[in-house]
Amino acid sequence: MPSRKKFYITTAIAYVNAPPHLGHALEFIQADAIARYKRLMGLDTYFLTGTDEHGVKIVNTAKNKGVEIRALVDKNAEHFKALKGLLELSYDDFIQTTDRERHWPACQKLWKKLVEKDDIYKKEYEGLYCEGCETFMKETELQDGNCPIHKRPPAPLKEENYFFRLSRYSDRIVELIENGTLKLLPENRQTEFLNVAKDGLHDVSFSRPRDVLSWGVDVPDDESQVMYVWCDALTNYISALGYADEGALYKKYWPADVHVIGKDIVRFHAGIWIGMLLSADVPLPKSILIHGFITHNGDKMSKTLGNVVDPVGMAERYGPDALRYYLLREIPTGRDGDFSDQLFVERYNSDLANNLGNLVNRVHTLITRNQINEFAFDRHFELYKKKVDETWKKYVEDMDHFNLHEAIFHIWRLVDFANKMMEEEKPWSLVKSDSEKGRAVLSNLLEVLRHISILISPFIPETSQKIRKQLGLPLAIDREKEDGWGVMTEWKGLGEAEIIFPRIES
RNA sequence: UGCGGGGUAGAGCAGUGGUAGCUCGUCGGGCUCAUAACCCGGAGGUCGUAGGUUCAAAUCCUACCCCCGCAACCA
Repeated sequence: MPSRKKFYITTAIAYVNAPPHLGHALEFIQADAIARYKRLMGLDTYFLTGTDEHGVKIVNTAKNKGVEIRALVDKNAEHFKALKGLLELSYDDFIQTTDRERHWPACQKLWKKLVEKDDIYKKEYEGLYCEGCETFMKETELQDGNCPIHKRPPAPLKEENYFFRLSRYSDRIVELIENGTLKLLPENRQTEFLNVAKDGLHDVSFSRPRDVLSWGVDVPDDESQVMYVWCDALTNYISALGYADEGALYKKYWPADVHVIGKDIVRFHAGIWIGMLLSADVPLPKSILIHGFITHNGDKMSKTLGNVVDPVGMAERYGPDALRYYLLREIPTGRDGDFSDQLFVERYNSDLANNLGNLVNRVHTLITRNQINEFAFDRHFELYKKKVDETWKKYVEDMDHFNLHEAIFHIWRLVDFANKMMEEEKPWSLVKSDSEKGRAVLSNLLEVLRHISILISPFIPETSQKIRKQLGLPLAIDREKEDGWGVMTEWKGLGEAEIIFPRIES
């Protein structure tokens, strides 16, 4: 038996200064759907997420709240860990940047590699520093001498920092993206990044003095400096795999097949991260999948407007799958999208309750009533099989291109088909006039539902399980065994009926 | 100025050369297995504007108009 092909997927690590918001949920859910799909297709899949727990902001928040930094970080990280259950995430590991066993040694090892390549140098930096932004600002960024975000004038500050010679790798990065070695998806994001990178990427500040940034990874061989975010946060993708001692996981899964990130951090990943890996002679990730931002009823979400959508509340109220379905179906992968309260209810009622939920229910009722307990699709199944095969074909094509919303669209055309066949064949009367044919029709519908339960499993896993339970199918999906028509020879009849998605009455 | 996205039925969107489609809403009909669900049909669009290429354009080319982003509470 040849070893299975591997697939390593990551999300960006979340900054624990604030609770999870809908954007996090979108990223986690998209990455999760891809991970589940790859597992379904038989790939040896590893899915990583985690939290970014260092930085001045965290120190300040802890100070303001009068709590220990450690306690604040742990508490906030718990909010993110809780999403695993709330959103049915299937990640294999959760890395925290304050992890001194796994993470710190990896960062320090990588740092030393960059030093060996003479890509780290010390430079005195003088500039205008905005405390709110925790960064130096260019004069051109200022509005009337003020920071445009914090509406305060930045203060002149002189600092000695280490810098990473990213400029040295600028051309290589452009070349690798242009020749397809590293893919940025969707393509328009790649064009956008290349436009910036072709002007040349600049060296980046890689450390801060310890008295400014105390809460972070120690710079090797210099107690006065602490790593700035880049060599700390980005390194999580390899530190979690055990880059420090290049252990089994690292050897098996690196390089990543896809980093799932938001459009705001493309430059850091396609630029800084790739530059670091090139410098350290570490293999490069194969692709970066970039999602957009979500508005709420057409407006930018903001705390001041008070219109932020709380993914935790949504998931608690409607279950993980209602939220997962909306985000995956309604927001095209790789693009911006809107969370509309009205559309959420519409999608839920129409797609989940009426089309899918009700279909399961009506098939279940008819099969129960007619006491069918073995498959009987010996006749009249070609039409059903053809539709299922067509759906799989389009599904695989869309999924392989990360067009998750399109794949879902095609599953629902199969759901429509089943509802239509039900109407055309009228099994409820057929069982009386031609019992054998009636049974065959119901068996075929059951078989379509079996396929649907597999097709939806990456997107709405809980629903997939509920349907399989009701249909009396094994809960674990063995795709090799279930790939095909009429293969469930051991089927012994239905499970108990259940309304999967009760309608939301407004 | 620049970069990117977008302008298609009342709303939200698919659709990159070959009879304009989906979801919701709406109107009419059917069915009665089902979660007032499901199925069929109708109404509703000169596909932002103006030119051009082509036997054929929402789709390719040119010009123009309008809307939204451009780094955020950092997805």
